[in-house]
Amino acid sequence: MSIQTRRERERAERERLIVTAARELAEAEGWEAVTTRRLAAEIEYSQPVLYSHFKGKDAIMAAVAVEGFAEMAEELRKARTAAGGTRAALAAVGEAYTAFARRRPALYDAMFTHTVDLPFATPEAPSALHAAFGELLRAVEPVAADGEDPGQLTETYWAGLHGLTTLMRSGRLPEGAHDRRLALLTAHFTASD
Amino acid sequence: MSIQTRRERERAERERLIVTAARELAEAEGWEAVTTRRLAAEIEYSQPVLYSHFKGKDAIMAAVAVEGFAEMAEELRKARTAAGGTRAALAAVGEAYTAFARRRPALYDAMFTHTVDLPFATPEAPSALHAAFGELLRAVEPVAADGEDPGQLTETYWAGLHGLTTLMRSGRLPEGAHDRRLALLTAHFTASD
DNA sequence: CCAGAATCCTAGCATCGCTAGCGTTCGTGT
DNA sequence: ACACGAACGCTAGCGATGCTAGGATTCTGG
Repeated sequence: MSIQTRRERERAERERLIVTAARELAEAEGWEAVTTRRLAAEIEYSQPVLYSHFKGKDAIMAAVAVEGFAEMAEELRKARTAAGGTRAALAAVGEAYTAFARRRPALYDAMFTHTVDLPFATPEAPSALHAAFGELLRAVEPVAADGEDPGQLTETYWAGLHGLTTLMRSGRLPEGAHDRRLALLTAHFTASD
Repeated sequence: MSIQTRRERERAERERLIVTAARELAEAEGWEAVTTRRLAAEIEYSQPVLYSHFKGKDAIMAAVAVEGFAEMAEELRKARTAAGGTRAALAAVGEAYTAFARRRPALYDAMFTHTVDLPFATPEAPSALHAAFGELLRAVEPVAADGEDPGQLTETYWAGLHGLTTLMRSGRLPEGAHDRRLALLTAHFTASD
Protein backbone atom coordinates (compact mmCIF):
# COMPACT_ATOMS: atom_id res chain seq x y z
CA MET A 1 0.00 0.00 0.00
CA SER A 2 2.83 2.35 0.87
CA ILE A 3 4.45 1.78 -2.48
CA GLN A 4 1.19 2.54 -4.19
CA THR A 5 0.81 5.79 -2.34
CA ARG A 6 4.36 6.79 -3.02
CA ARG A 7 3.81 6.30 -6.72
CA GLU A 8 0.66 8.29 -6.61
CA ARG A 9 2.44 11.04 -4.76
CA GLU A 10 5.23 11.09 -7.30
CA ARG A 11 2.71 11.21 -10.08
CA ALA A 12 0.98 14.13 -8.45
CA GLU A 13 4.29 15.90 -8.00
CA ARG A 14 5.15 15.41 -11.64
CA GLU A 15 1.75 16.73 -12.63
CA ARG A 16 2.38 19.87 -10.65
CA LEU A 17 5.79 20.09 -12.26
CA ILE A 18 4.15 20.05 -15.68
CA VAL A 19 1.62 22.72 -14.79
CA THR A 20 4.23 24.93 -13.17
CA ALA A 21 6.64 24.58 -16.07
CA ALA A 22 3.87 25.34 -18.56
CA ARG A 23 2.86 28.43 -16.63
CA GLU A 24 6.39 29.75 -16.22
CA LEU A 25 7.18 29.17 -19.86
CA ALA A 26 3.97 30.87 -20.93
CA GLU A 27 4.55 33.85 -18.67
CA ALA A 28 8.12 34.18 -19.84
CA GLU A 29 7.66 33.74 -23.58
CA GLY A 30 3.94 33.49 -24.28
CA TRP A 31 1.77 30.49 -25.02
CA GLU A 32 3.04 30.17 -28.56
CA ALA A 33 6.38 29.15 -27.07
CA VAL A 34 4.77 26.40 -25.00
CA THR A 35 5.05 23.45 -27.36
CA THR A 36 4.81 19.89 -26.17
CA ARG A 37 8.44 19.30 -27.09
CA ARG A 38 9.65 22.38 -25.29
CA LEU A 39 7.56 21.59 -22.25
CA ALA A 40 8.79 18.01 -22.17
CA ALA A 41 12.37 19.21 -22.30
CA GLU A 42 11.67 21.66 -19.51
CA ILE A 43 10.44 18.94 -17.15
CA GLU A 44 13.13 16.56 -18.39
CA TYR A 45 10.74 13.89 -19.59
CA SER A 46 9.66 12.82 -23.03
CA GLN A 47 6.58 14.14 -24.77
CA PRO A 48 4.29 11.12 -24.22
CA VAL A 49 4.56 11.61 -20.47
CA LEU A 50 2.50 14.76 -20.84
CA TYR A 51 -0.29 12.72 -22.36
CA SER A 52 -0.33 10.26 -19.47
CA HIS A 53 -1.27 13.20 -17.26
CA PHE A 54 -3.38 15.36 -19.54
CA LYS A 55 -5.60 14.68 -22.51
CA GLY A 56 -3.74 17.24 -24.54
CA LYS A 57 -2.24 20.68 -24.59
CA ASP A 58 -5.62 22.30 -23.95
CA ALA A 59 -6.01 20.36 -20.74
CA ILE A 60 -2.64 21.60 -19.54
CA MET A 61 -3.69 25.16 -20.27
CA ALA A 62 -6.90 24.53 -18.39
CA ALA A 63 -4.93 23.41 -15.36
CA VAL A 64 -2.86 26.57 -15.52
CA ALA A 65 -6.06 28.57 -15.87
CA VAL A 66 -7.47 27.09 -12.67
CA GLU A 67 -4.38 28.26 -10.83
CA GLY A 68 -4.99 31.67 -12.29
CA PHE A 69 -8.59 31.78 -11.09
CA ALA A 70 -7.50 31.06 -7.55
CA GLU A 71 -4.93 33.83 -7.57
CA MET A 72 -7.26 36.29 -9.21
CA ALA A 73 -9.96 35.52 -6.65
CA GLU A 74 -7.49 36.24 -3.89
CA GLU A 75 -6.40 39.54 -5.38
CA LEU A 76 -9.96 40.65 -6.00
CA ARG A 77 -10.87 39.78 -2.44
CA LYS A 78 -7.99 41.82 -1.04
CA ALA A 79 -8.90 44.79 -3.17
CA ARG A 80 -12.56 44.60 -2.26
CA THR A 81 -12.11 44.24 1.49
CA ALA A 82 -9.44 46.92 1.67
CA ALA A 83 -11.72 49.50 0.13
CA GLY A 84 -14.19 51.55 2.13
CA GLY A 85 -17.66 52.07 0.74
CA THR A 86 -19.43 50.27 -2.06
CA ARG A 87 -18.32 52.55 -4.90
CA ALA A 88 -14.71 52.41 -3.81
CA ALA A 89 -14.99 48.64 -3.60
CA LEU A 90 -16.27 48.33 -7.14
CA ALA A 91 -13.55 50.63 -8.40
CA ALA A 92 -10.91 48.71 -6.49
CA VAL A 93 -12.12 45.38 -7.87
CA GLY A 94 -12.17 46.70 -11.41
CA GLU A 95 -8.71 48.09 -10.94
CA ALA A 96 -7.46 44.81 -9.50
CA TYR A 97 -9.02 42.84 -12.34
CA THR A 98 -7.40 44.79 -15.14
CA ALA A 99 -4.13 45.05 -13.23
CA PHE A 100 -4.07 41.27 -12.93
CA ALA A 101 -4.67 40.91 -16.65
CA ARG A 102 -1.87 43.31 -17.47
CA ARG A 103 0.59 41.81 -15.02
CA ARG A 104 -0.10 38.19 -15.99
CA PRO A 105 -1.16 38.26 -19.63
CA ALA A 106 -0.40 34.62 -20.32
CA LEU A 107 -2.34 33.51 -17.28
CA TYR A 108 -5.24 35.73 -18.28
CA ASP A 109 -5.26 34.28 -21.79
CA ALA A 110 -5.44 30.75 -20.45
CA MET A 111 -8.35 31.76 -18.24
CA PHE A 112 -10.41 33.88 -20.60
CA THR A 113 -9.42 33.59 -24.20
CA HIS A 114 -7.71 30.34 -25.08
CA THR A 115 -8.96 27.19 -23.51
CA VAL A 116 -12.56 26.06 -23.59
CA ASP A 117 -12.09 22.72 -21.88
CA LEU A 118 -13.45 24.12 -18.63
CA PRO A 119 -17.13 24.33 -17.73
CA PHE A 120 -17.98 27.89 -16.81
CA ALA A 121 -21.46 28.98 -15.95
CA THR A 122 -22.42 25.66 -14.41
CA PRO A 123 -22.10 24.12 -10.94
CA GLU A 124 -19.45 21.78 -12.36
CA ALA A 125 -17.09 24.70 -12.86
CA PRO A 126 -13.96 24.61 -10.69
CA SER A 127 -14.45 26.18 -7.29
CA ALA A 128 -11.67 28.69 -7.93
CA LEU A 129 -13.70 29.95 -10.84
CA HIS A 130 -16.77 30.38 -8.70
CA ALA A 131 -14.63 32.14 -6.14
CA ALA A 132 -13.33 34.66 -8.65
CA PHE A 133 -16.78 35.41 -9.99
CA GLY A 134 -18.10 35.56 -6.45
CA GLU A 135 -15.68 38.36 -5.62
CA LEU A 136 -16.93 40.35 -8.57
CA LEU A 137 -20.48 39.60 -7.54
CA ARG A 138 -19.96 40.82 -4.00
CA ALA A 139 -18.58 44.09 -5.31
CA VAL A 140 -21.35 44.62 -7.85
CA GLU A 141 -24.28 43.48 -5.74
CA PRO A 142 -24.44 46.58 -3.54
CA VAL A 143 -24.67 48.91 -6.50
CA ALA A 144 -27.44 47.00 -8.27
CA ALA A 145 -30.62 49.00 -8.66
CA ASP A 146 -34.05 47.64 -7.82
CA GLY A 147 -35.15 45.12 -10.39
CA GLU A 148 -31.66 44.48 -11.64
CA ASP A 149 -30.45 40.92 -11.35
CA PRO A 150 -27.13 41.10 -9.48
CA GLY A 151 -25.75 38.09 -11.29
CA GLN A 152 -26.50 39.50 -14.71
CA LEU A 153 -25.22 42.89 -13.71
CA THR A 154 -22.00 41.28 -12.56
CA GLU A 155 -21.67 39.44 -15.83
CA THR A 156 -22.15 42.69 -17.68
CA TYR A 157 -19.57 44.56 -15.62
CA TRP A 158 -17.22 41.64 -16.04
CA ALA A 159 -17.74 41.81 -19.80
CA GLY A 160 -16.76 45.45 -19.69
CA LEU A 161 -13.55 44.67 -17.83
CA HIS A 162 -12.80 41.80 -20.16
CA GLY A 163 -13.42 43.90 -23.24
CA LEU A 164 -11.16 46.68 -21.98
CA THR A 165 -8.30 44.30 -21.29
CA THR A 166 -8.49 42.24 -24.46
CA LEU A 167 -8.97 45.18 -26.80
CA MET A 168 -6.06 46.95 -25.19
CA ARG A 169 -3.83 43.91 -25.18
CA SER A 170 -4.44 43.29 -28.87
CA GLY A 171 -3.65 46.88 -29.75
CA ARG A 172 -7.22 47.85 -30.56
CA LEU A 173 -7.33 50.39 -27.76
CA PRO A 174 -4.48 52.74 -26.91
CA GLU A 175 -2.89 51.93 -23.58
CA GLY A 176 -2.61 55.49 -22.45
CA ALA A 177 -6.24 56.17 -21.61
CA HIS A 178 -6.84 52.85 -19.87
CA ASP A 179 -7.36 54.40 -16.46
CA ARG A 180 -9.82 56.89 -17.87
CA ARG A 181 -11.84 54.17 -19.59
CA LEU A 182 -11.84 52.02 -16.48
CA ALA A 183 -13.03 54.96 -14.43
CA LEU A 184 -15.82 55.60 -16.95
CA LEU A 185 -16.93 52.00 -16.84
CA THR A 186 -17.00 51.89 -13.07
CA ALA A 187 -18.72 55.26 -12.82
CA HIS A 188 -21.48 54.14 -15.14
CA PHE A 189 -22.11 51.09 -13.00
CA THR A 190 -22.26 53.00 -9.76
CA ALA A 191 -24.10 56.07 -11.01
CA SER A 192 -27.57 54.58 -11.21
CA ASP A 193 -28.34 53.20 -7.71
CA MET B 1 -0.15 49.72 -71.81
CA SER B 2 -3.43 47.90 -72.33
CA ILE B 3 -1.77 44.61 -71.69
CA GLN B 4 -0.32 45.91 -68.50
CA THR B 5 -3.70 47.08 -67.26
CA ARG B 6 -5.33 43.80 -68.18
CA ARG B 7 -2.78 41.92 -66.13
CA GLU B 8 -3.27 44.22 -63.21
CA ARG B 9 -7.00 43.78 -63.48
CA GLU B 10 -6.66 40.02 -63.52
CA ARG B 11 -4.40 40.15 -60.52
CA ALA B 12 -6.90 42.28 -58.66
CA GLU B 13 -9.67 39.86 -59.54
CA ARG B 14 -7.65 36.95 -58.27
CA GLU B 15 -6.92 38.81 -55.08
CA ARG B 16 -10.62 39.32 -54.51
CA LEU B 17 -11.13 35.65 -55.28
CA ILE B 18 -8.70 34.77 -52.51
CA VAL B 19 -10.33 37.05 -49.98
CA THR B 20 -13.82 35.88 -50.86
CA ALA B 21 -12.85 32.22 -50.71
CA ALA B 22 -11.12 32.72 -47.38
CA ARG B 23 -14.15 34.47 -45.98
CA GLU B 24 -16.63 31.89 -47.22
CA LEU B 25 -14.51 29.02 -45.97
CA ALA B 26 -14.13 30.68 -42.59
CA GLU B 27 -17.80 31.43 -42.27
CA ALA B 28 -18.71 27.89 -43.28
CA GLU B 29 -16.20 25.93 -41.23
CA GLY B 30 -14.33 28.40 -39.04
CA TRP B 31 -10.86 29.86 -39.39
CA GLU B 32 -9.16 26.66 -38.28
CA ALA B 33 -10.37 25.13 -41.55
CA VAL B 34 -8.78 27.90 -43.57
CA THR B 35 -5.36 26.44 -44.27
CA THR B 36 -3.19 27.69 -47.08
CA ARG B 37 -3.50 24.36 -48.86
CA ARG B 38 -7.26 24.29 -48.54
CA LEU B 39 -7.56 27.87 -49.66
CA ALA B 40 -5.28 27.28 -52.62
CA ALA B 41 -7.40 24.31 -53.68
CA GLU B 42 -10.52 26.42 -53.34
CA ILE B 43 -9.28 29.08 -55.73
CA GLU B 44 -7.74 26.42 -57.98
CA TYR B 45 -4.22 27.75 -57.74
CA SER B 46 -1.17 26.50 -55.92
CA GLN B 47 -0.15 27.67 -52.47
CA PRO B 48 2.67 30.03 -53.49
CA VAL B 49 0.19 32.15 -55.43
CA LEU B 50 -1.29 33.24 -52.13
CA TYR B 51 2.07 34.61 -51.08
CA SER B 52 2.42 36.66 -54.24
CA HIS B 53 -0.69 38.55 -53.13
CA PHE B 54 -0.38 38.56 -49.35
CA LYS B 55 2.53 38.45 -46.97
CA GLY B 56 1.00 35.52 -45.16
CA LYS B 57 -2.15 34.03 -43.75
CA ASP B 58 -2.55 36.89 -41.28
CA ALA B 59 -2.63 39.39 -44.11
CA ILE B 60 -5.43 37.44 -45.78
CA MET B 61 -7.38 37.49 -42.55
CA ALA B 62 -6.75 41.20 -42.30
CA ALA B 63 -8.22 41.70 -45.77
CA VAL B 64 -11.31 39.74 -44.75
CA ALA B 65 -11.50 41.82 -41.59
CA VAL B 66 -11.57 45.05 -43.57
CA GLU B 67 -14.55 43.73 -45.51
CA GLY B 68 -16.17 43.01 -42.19
CA PHE B 69 -15.60 46.52 -40.89
CA ALA B 70 -17.32 47.99 -43.92
CA GLU B 71 -20.35 45.76 -43.49
CA MET B 72 -20.54 46.33 -39.78
CA ALA B 73 -20.36 50.08 -40.27
CA GLU B 74 -23.26 49.87 -42.68
CA GLU B 75 -25.38 47.81 -40.31
CA LEU B 76 -24.62 50.08 -37.38
CA ARG B 77 -25.53 53.10 -39.45
CA LYS B 78 -28.87 51.61 -40.46
CA ALA B 79 -29.69 50.71 -36.88
CA ARG B 80 -28.73 54.12 -35.59
CA THR B 81 -30.60 56.18 -38.14
CA ALA B 82 -33.72 54.02 -37.95
CA ALA B 83 -34.06 54.59 -34.22
CA GLY B 84 -35.80 57.58 -32.73
CA GLY B 85 -34.20 59.33 -29.80
CA THR B 86 -30.71 59.06 -28.43
CA ARG B 87 -31.36 56.24 -26.00
CA ALA B 88 -33.11 54.17 -28.59
CA ALA B 89 -30.24 54.81 -30.98
CA LEU B 90 -27.66 53.57 -28.51
CA ALA B 91 -29.73 50.50 -27.77
CA ALA B 92 -30.20 49.84 -31.47
CA VAL B 93 -26.50 50.16 -32.18
CA GLY B 94 -25.60 47.85 -29.33
CA GLU B 95 -28.16 45.37 -30.55
CA ALA B 96 -26.85 45.59 -34.10
CA TYR B 97 -23.28 45.16 -32.94
CA THR B 98 -23.85 41.98 -30.98
CA ALA B 99 -26.23 40.64 -33.62
CA PHE B 100 -23.52 41.10 -36.22
CA ALA B 101 -21.05 39.25 -34.05
CA ARG B 102 -23.44 36.37 -33.55
CA ARG B 103 -24.47 36.14 -37.16
CA ARG B 104 -20.94 36.35 -38.56
CA PRO B 105 -18.67 34.87 -35.91
CA ALA B 106 -15.78 34.15 -38.25
CA LEU B 107 -15.86 37.65 -39.61
CA TYR B 108 -15.99 39.08 -36.11
CA ASP B 109 -13.01 36.98 -35.07
CA ALA B 110 -10.95 38.27 -37.97
CA MET B 111 -11.87 41.82 -37.02
CA PHE B 112 -11.50 41.74 -33.26
CA THR B 113 -9.72 38.71 -31.93
CA HIS B 114 -7.37 37.10 -34.42
CA THR B 115 -5.33 39.34 -36.64
CA VAL B 116 -3.10 42.11 -35.40
CA ASP B 117 -1.67 43.14 -38.75
CA LEU B 118 -3.99 46.12 -38.94
CA PRO B 119 -3.33 49.48 -37.34
CA PHE B 120 -6.24 50.42 -35.14
CA ALA B 121 -6.29 53.55 -33.08
CA THR B 122 -4.20 55.56 -35.53
CA PRO B 123 -4.99 57.62 -38.63
CA GLU B 124 -3.38 54.87 -40.72
CA ALA B 125 -6.21 52.51 -39.86
CA PRO B 126 -8.41 51.49 -42.81
CA SER B 127 -11.24 53.89 -43.45
CA ALA B 128 -13.82 51.15 -42.98
CA LEU B 129 -12.50 50.75 -39.47
CA HIS B 130 -12.88 54.44 -38.76
CA ALA B 131 -16.36 54.28 -40.22
CA ALA B 132 -17.43 51.49 -37.91
CA PHE B 133 -16.04 53.21 -34.85
CA GLY B 134 -17.57 56.46 -36.03
CA GLU B 135 -21.03 54.91 -36.01
CA LEU B 136 -20.54 53.83 -32.43
CA LEU B 137 -19.24 57.28 -31.60
CA ARG B 138 -22.26 59.03 -33.09
CA ALA B 139 -24.55 56.86 -31.00
CA VAL B 140 -22.61 57.32 -27.77
CA GLU B 141 -21.81 61.02 -28.12
CA PRO B 142 -25.31 62.29 -27.29
CA VAL B 143 -25.43 60.39 -24.03
CA ALA B 144 -22.04 61.56 -22.78
CA ALA B 145 -22.22 63.57 -19.60
CA ASP B 146 -20.39 66.85 -19.09
CA GLY B 147 -16.70 66.28 -18.67
CA GLU B 148 -16.80 62.83 -20.25
CA ASP B 149 -14.64 62.40 -23.31
CA PRO B 150 -16.97 61.03 -26.01
CA GLY B 151 -14.21 59.03 -27.66
CA GLN B 152 -13.19 57.34 -24.44
CA LEU B 153 -16.80 56.73 -23.53
CA THR B 154 -17.34 55.11 -26.91
CA GLU B 155 -14.29 52.93 -26.42
CA THR B 156 -15.64 51.86 -23.06
CA TYR B 157 -19.09 51.04 -24.39
CA TRP B 158 -17.46 49.21 -27.26
CA ALA B 159 -15.40 47.21 -24.78
CA GLY B 160 -18.62 46.20 -23.05
CA LEU B 161 -20.15 45.00 -26.28
CA HIS B 162 -16.96 43.18 -27.19
CA GLY B 163 -16.73 41.53 -23.81
CA LEU B 164 -20.31 40.36 -23.94
CA THR B 165 -19.88 38.79 -27.37
CA THR B 166 -16.55 37.11 -26.80
CA LEU B 167 -17.40 35.75 -23.37
CA MET B 168 -20.66 34.39 -24.69
CA ARG B 169 -19.11 32.95 -27.81
CA SER B 170 -16.47 31.10 -25.81
CA GLY B 171 -19.04 29.64 -23.45
CA ARG B 172 -18.07 31.81 -20.50
CA LEU B 173 -21.47 33.45 -20.39
CA PRO B 174 -24.76 31.60 -20.87
CA GLU B 175 -26.47 32.56 -24.11
CA GLY B 176 -29.91 32.77 -22.63
CA ALA B 177 -29.59 36.03 -20.75
CA HIS B 178 -27.74 37.87 -23.49
CA ASP B 179 -30.57 40.31 -24.15
CA ARG B 180 -30.84 41.12 -20.48
CA ARG B 181 -27.12 41.78 -20.18
CA LEU B 182 -27.12 43.93 -23.28
CA ALA B 183 -30.03 45.92 -21.91
CA LEU B 184 -28.19 46.41 -18.63
CA LEU B 185 -25.08 47.63 -20.38
CA THR B 186 -26.99 50.09 -22.52
CA ALA B 187 -29.08 51.28 -19.62
CA HIS B 188 -26.01 52.03 -17.56
CA PHE B 189 -24.56 54.12 -20.36
CA THR B 190 -27.71 56.14 -20.84
CA ALA B 191 -28.68 56.50 -17.20
CA SER B 192 -26.31 59.31 -16.34
CA ASP B 193 -27.42 62.89 -16.97
C1' DC C 1 14.43 -15.74 -8.81
C1' DC C 2 11.28 -15.31 -12.45
C1' DA C 3 6.93 -14.09 -14.90
C1' DG C 4 3.90 -10.19 -15.61
C1' DA C 5 2.67 -5.56 -15.41
C1' DA C 6 3.53 -0.84 -15.29
C1' DT C 7 6.32 2.88 -17.11
C1' DC C 8 8.76 5.68 -20.22
C1' DC C 9 11.32 6.59 -24.52
C1' DT C 10 12.40 6.40 -29.55
C1' DA C 11 10.50 7.03 -33.77
C1' DG C 12 7.06 8.39 -36.65
C1' DC C 13 2.43 10.30 -38.68
C1' DA C 14 -0.32 13.83 -40.54
C1' DT C 15 -0.63 18.58 -40.91
C1' DC C 16 0.67 23.33 -40.53
C1' DG C 17 2.73 28.01 -42.69
C1' DC C 18 5.98 29.15 -45.79
C1' DT C 19 9.84 29.07 -49.53
C1' DA C 20 13.43 27.66 -52.90
C1' DG C 21 14.07 26.47 -57.57
C1' DC C 22 12.71 25.01 -61.86
C1' DG C 23 9.52 24.88 -66.34
C1' DT C 24 6.56 27.08 -69.05
C1' DT C 25 4.32 30.56 -71.13
C1' DC C 26 4.00 35.12 -72.70
C1' DG C 27 5.39 39.80 -74.47
C1' DT C 28 9.05 42.29 -76.88
C1' DG C 29 12.71 43.83 -80.08
C1' DT C 30 15.10 42.77 -84.29
C1' DA D 1 8.53 35.74 -88.24
C1' DC D 2 11.42 34.38 -84.76
C1' DA D 3 14.49 33.98 -81.03
C1' DC D 4 15.32 35.95 -76.55
C1' DG D 5 14.29 37.54 -71.84
C1' DA D 6 11.35 38.03 -68.16
C1' DA D 7 7.41 37.21 -65.59
C1' DC D 8 4.61 33.63 -63.78
C1' DG D 9 2.96 29.58 -61.35
C1' DC D 10 3.98 24.95 -60.27
C1' DT D 11 6.30 20.84 -57.78
C1' DA D 12 8.77 19.62 -54.00
C1' DG D 13 10.49 20.34 -49.70
C1' DC D 14 11.79 22.53 -44.94
C1' DG D 15 11.12 23.02 -40.17
C1' DA D 16 7.79 22.73 -36.63
C1' DT D 17 3.34 21.51 -34.67
C1' DG D 18 0.14 18.13 -31.62
C1' DC D 19 -0.27 13.59 -30.88
C1' DT D 20 0.46 8.25 -30.96
C1' DA D 21 2.10 3.45 -31.81
C1' DG D 22 5.54 0.13 -30.46
C1' DG D 23 9.12 -1.67 -28.19
C1' DA D 24 12.65 -1.55 -24.34
C1' DT D 25 13.37 -1.16 -19.53
C1' DT D 26 12.34 -1.17 -14.93
C1' DC D 27 9.83 -2.52 -11.04
C1' DT D 28 6.28 -5.50 -8.44
C1' DG D 29 4.38 -9.69 -6.57
C1' DG D 30 4.31 -14.76 -6.11
